[in-house]
Amino acid sequence: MNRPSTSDRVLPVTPRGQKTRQKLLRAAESVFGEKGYERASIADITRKGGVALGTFYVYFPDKQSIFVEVVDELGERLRRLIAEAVSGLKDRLQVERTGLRTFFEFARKHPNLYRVVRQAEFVDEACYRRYYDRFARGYVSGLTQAMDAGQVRRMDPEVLAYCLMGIGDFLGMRWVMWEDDPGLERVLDTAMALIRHGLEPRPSSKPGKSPAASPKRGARGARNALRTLA
Amino acid sequence: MNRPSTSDRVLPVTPRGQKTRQKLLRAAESVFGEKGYERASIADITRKGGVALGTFYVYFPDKQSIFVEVVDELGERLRRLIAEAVSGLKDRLQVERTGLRTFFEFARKHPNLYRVVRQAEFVDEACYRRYYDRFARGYVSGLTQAMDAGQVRRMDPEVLAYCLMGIGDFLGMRWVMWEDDPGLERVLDTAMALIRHGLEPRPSSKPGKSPAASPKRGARGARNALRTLA
Amino acid sequence: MNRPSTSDRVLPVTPRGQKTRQKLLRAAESVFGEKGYERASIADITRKGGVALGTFYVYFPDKQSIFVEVVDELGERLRRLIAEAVSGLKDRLQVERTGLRTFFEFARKHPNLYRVVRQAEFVDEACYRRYYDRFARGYVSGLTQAMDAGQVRRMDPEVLAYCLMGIGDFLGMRWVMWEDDPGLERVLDTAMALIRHGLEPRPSSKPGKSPAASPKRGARGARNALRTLA
Amino acid sequence: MNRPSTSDRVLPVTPRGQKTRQKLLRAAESVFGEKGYERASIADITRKGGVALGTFYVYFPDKQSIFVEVVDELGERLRRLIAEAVSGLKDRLQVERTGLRTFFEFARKHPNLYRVVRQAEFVDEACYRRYYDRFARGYVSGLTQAMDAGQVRRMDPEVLAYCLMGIGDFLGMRWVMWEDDPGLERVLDTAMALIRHGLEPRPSSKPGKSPAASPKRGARGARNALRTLA
DNA sequence: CATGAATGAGATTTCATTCAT
DNA sequence: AATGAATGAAATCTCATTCAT
Repeated sequence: MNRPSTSDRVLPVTPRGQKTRQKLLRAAESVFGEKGYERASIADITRKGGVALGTFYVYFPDKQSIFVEVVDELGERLRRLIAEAVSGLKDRLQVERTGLRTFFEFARKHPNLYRVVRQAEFVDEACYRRYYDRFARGYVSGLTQAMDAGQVRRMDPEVLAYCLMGIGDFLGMRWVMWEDDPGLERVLDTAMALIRHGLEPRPSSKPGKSPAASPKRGARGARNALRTLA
Repeated sequence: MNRPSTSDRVLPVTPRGQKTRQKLLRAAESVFGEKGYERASIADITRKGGVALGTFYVYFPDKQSIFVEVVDELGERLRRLIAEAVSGLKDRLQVERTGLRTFFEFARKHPNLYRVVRQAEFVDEACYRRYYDRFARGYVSGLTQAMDAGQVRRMDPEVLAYCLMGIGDFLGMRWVMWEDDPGLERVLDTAMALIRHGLEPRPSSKPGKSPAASPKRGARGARNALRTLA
Repeated sequence: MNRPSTSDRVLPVTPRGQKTRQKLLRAAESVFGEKGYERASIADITRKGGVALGTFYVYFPDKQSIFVEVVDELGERLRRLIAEAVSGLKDRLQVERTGLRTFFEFARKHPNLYRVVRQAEFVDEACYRRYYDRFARGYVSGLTQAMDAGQVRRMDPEVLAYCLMGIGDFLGMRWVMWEDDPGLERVLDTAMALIRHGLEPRPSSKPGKSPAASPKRGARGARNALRTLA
Repeated sequence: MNRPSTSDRVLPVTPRGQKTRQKLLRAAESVFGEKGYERASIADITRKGGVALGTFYVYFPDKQSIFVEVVDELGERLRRLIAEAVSGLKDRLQVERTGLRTFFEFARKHPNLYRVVRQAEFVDEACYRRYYDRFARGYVSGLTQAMDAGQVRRMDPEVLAYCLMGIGDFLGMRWVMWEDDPGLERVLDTAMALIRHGLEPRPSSKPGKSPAASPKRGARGARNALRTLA
């Protein structure tokens, strides 16, 4: 049932056919986002793409295939974008904040991102998992490094990754789709307030390298109690 | 496109009919969860419900209506369940942990919860918003109270609510649907480690640039309670 | 791929639905015969049957199913008709002649018989085989009895059955479909001249009783030569 | 709907093009045989032929044309093959046996023969009739000569030809396609036993009721020859 | 209330054929 | 001559909904 994702496929380089193929992918992304997978018809896609109905089947074997390709592609673009945006950053909190911001901005530019990806669950579960798995994989490895570097408190990195992804996902959804925009940076501030303290290696104390940390406050005993109990 | 939600509608009270109505709602929940809204047919629902096809239209005007009702009902049940579970709890961290646990358990018992709700976006957007809005509303008011009580650091409560909902949502999704179960309490431990420090009223230190970061208020007693219990 | 044939299925006795079902079967028989399986559309069938397009799918899961049912039914009717026609006859030659005549008359009344059955090969091979197998089975057992009774010379009864079926088939095809009709009885005369001598228990002369031909006659050398050469 | 058959058309003589043309004809024969006319696509044919889709239309105006050509060609090859095989034979029974054997062997080598020809009925009826007419024409003239020579009893030669063709057709179908092969010569033995006595000039005996039965003509010598040789 | 036969609009998919290169 | 991208007509099949009983 699964098809190889876009990234696993060798793309032909003929610019000729690719133009139409790209037109269809763009059209599909938009139509799937607007109407949802099931309500989107092939005719909608070809109409929006400006080609004839039959042309669709020159490039894709069926509706599911183009959907999967759209999702895989969106995921890839988003991951690459975030990776580039955070590539030079040393501080994990900066990575988080920049990553969130990049994600939000991408989601705003591609208002269908959410709407498309969410549907994958019912169209091709493998594709759906792939989307989040790949995201999570990168997240986990980044967090693990940060933990090793003492920038982030030790916890199960996979669970943590899902927590942070969940924050980004829900916040993004709210910010992008529900239109009373409180301003990107203000949203980021609040989210980062939560994340910063949640992640800081020693909830209170020890500046070290960690820039966001240097808590320096007392209440050591209490903190230890917390550690023990929580 | 939107229809009034179930709660706004006058429900017939005949007990006889209610039995059939309930059968249909149960069947619909299950069928929608398994096949998705579009692929689920009225015939599937009536078959599973053990009634004749035509009977469906005695109780519901159309397919969308029953879907909306299912979603509204699920949301209501879940909210009530969580509300009851946390009702006696004074400590916000306990509320968070218990809420999460209740949610996870509900999601595991109703494996279709996610699958059904996620689709609402394309079936009836109002219903979809309603689901999260109501959830968020309760969350926001709880958090606000906790902030007022000095149990939680001051931040934009709505943004915070979405962050916490996102954590629950993603973690639940991962825990419920992706089957390598690391154990509920262990997952909760990690999540709570993040949340606890993220929420604790006396942020460790050093606001830096982040504007939303410096509550600086007292409420030590509350904090100590937090430390002790969470 | 194969479906159970009509004869193997329990037919509901509701006269209600059956009327429509029969209408569709009749229409299908005629349309398949006229246009061929592939060129016949469901719309053609329902139009001829006087029902709406969708009604087709209330009674048949797909096009192939109704085709198979038409073929099975035709075969059954034909076999029953021939069986009745020859059922009192003692003499095998009379059985052959009567069988042929019955077949020709049936084929003329159902001009689509040939055209429908021939296509079965490409639509559902099992159905195709079934058609001829069942026919052959009856033929073989009749011939074997006649051989036991000394009415027919001993030969491989199955091969013989196919020879005789072939005669009927081709002759019927020619007589029914290619329109220069030389008269049924005249055609039968010629066919029977071939068959009679081909079947008669003692190839040359002398009726007598001699059942399975215990060849007792002279000219052994010649016969042996025949056997060897022919 | 009918098109002129290949034999009536002027064939281009470019040797270059002929190679491609032949490739297409071979591919078409095989594809038509495997999938049937309607299910076989031009793309199937060109793929199997190893040429581009558009090339098809350089050599054939449409799908029907190549089909008709394939059928005509098959018929021609088969007729020529049989004609050659029986060309030296004087004895009609030997002709029959050899003809049958040649046909069976051809059918086995070209397993698509039957499948292709049978479809002609719905693709181009003229082509279908042509196939059998030409076959029958040769058969009739051969039988007439044999009757004139006293080798075969007098009967309506056309009806007789169809009887014999039917025997060959059905037996061939059974032998070629239904795989429990009893051995070619054994099948021929039985068929020839039927045919030999059916054809022998001096019908053995017993006029009885059958009207067409009493030729009573001489030609003893011939009969003896038959007996001896066949 | 309950039923289920009947409907027909609409969706996906196939493919013979054209045509610019 | 050869190519293959593009076309759009047509076919199969699904299913929400209606309605007479």
